[in-house]
Amino acid sequence: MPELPEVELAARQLRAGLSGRAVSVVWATQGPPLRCPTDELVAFEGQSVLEVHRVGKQLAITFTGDVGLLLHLGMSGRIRSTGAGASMAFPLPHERLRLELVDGSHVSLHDVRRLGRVRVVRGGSVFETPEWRRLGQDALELTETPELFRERLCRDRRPIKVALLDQSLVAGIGNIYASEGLHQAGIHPRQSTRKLQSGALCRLAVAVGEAMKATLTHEPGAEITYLSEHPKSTNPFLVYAREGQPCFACEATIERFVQAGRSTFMCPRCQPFGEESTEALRS
DNA sequence: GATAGACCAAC
DNA sequence: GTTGGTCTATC
Ligand SMILES: [Zn+2]
Repeated sequence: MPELPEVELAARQLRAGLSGRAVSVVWATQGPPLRCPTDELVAFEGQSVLEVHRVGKQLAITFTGDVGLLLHLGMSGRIRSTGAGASMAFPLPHERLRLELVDGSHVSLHDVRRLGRVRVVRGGSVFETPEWRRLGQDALELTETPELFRERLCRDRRPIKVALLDQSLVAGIGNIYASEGLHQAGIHPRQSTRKLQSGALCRLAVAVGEAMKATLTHEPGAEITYLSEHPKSTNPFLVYAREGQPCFACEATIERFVQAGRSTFMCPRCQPFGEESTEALRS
């Protein structure tokens, strides 16, 4: 369930299902997404959940007893929370991790592709781990601090789409919101980041932040529905996965190409290469 | 910088 | 062949 909005919803699910409760047993499948021996999971038994944190797509849960859990959903992870008594078959399909609580309820991580990451942190804060320290500013803050974003990116030599996906610059932008944000800001994805004007970068910061917030406020359920599981193959995006279809703003045909191994979608008319987004001011 | 592949499973 | 993630190696 990558990208920030989905992970934020996952964080809320974790808080709702875990906050203040005591753990009885922790179960996990051997191997990915678990990145440590299953034995280490006993560290949580008898401990209570303190807080659930999120920066970008990275989740961290702190417990009493100075233990923590780092959680990354990868490409296909999702959180399921089940109340007491409602227990069914176990384990459910693709269930990889389950925290059983003393009140009889449980919270699970399901991860079909096993590209997620789960790791126990002992003898130190989850916030001191490389996974956490590596992350840049959370993308939800972009709307309030576009200047910080500009400051962070303006010397980057990579194409802007590639820089957007770098979690150490801004944490939380994934393949969809990179394309969506660039379209909203009218910037060509192959544009060199450092050649972009300040105004263009700030516009982009706001566009990405707004797009994510819109998804969070419009998403009715507790979970995001993926494109592949949309009822009538309805696509809520402006350019993402719309290759060959007309741009909503100008009718030009949406193009697709690959950057850094990922699909990029853009409108050739709304997002021209060069042009005003990189031109220096004339004196 | 830009690839290509690795990790994974499913459509 | 594709997929909303990330890491490594290599030109
Ligand atoms: Zn257009």
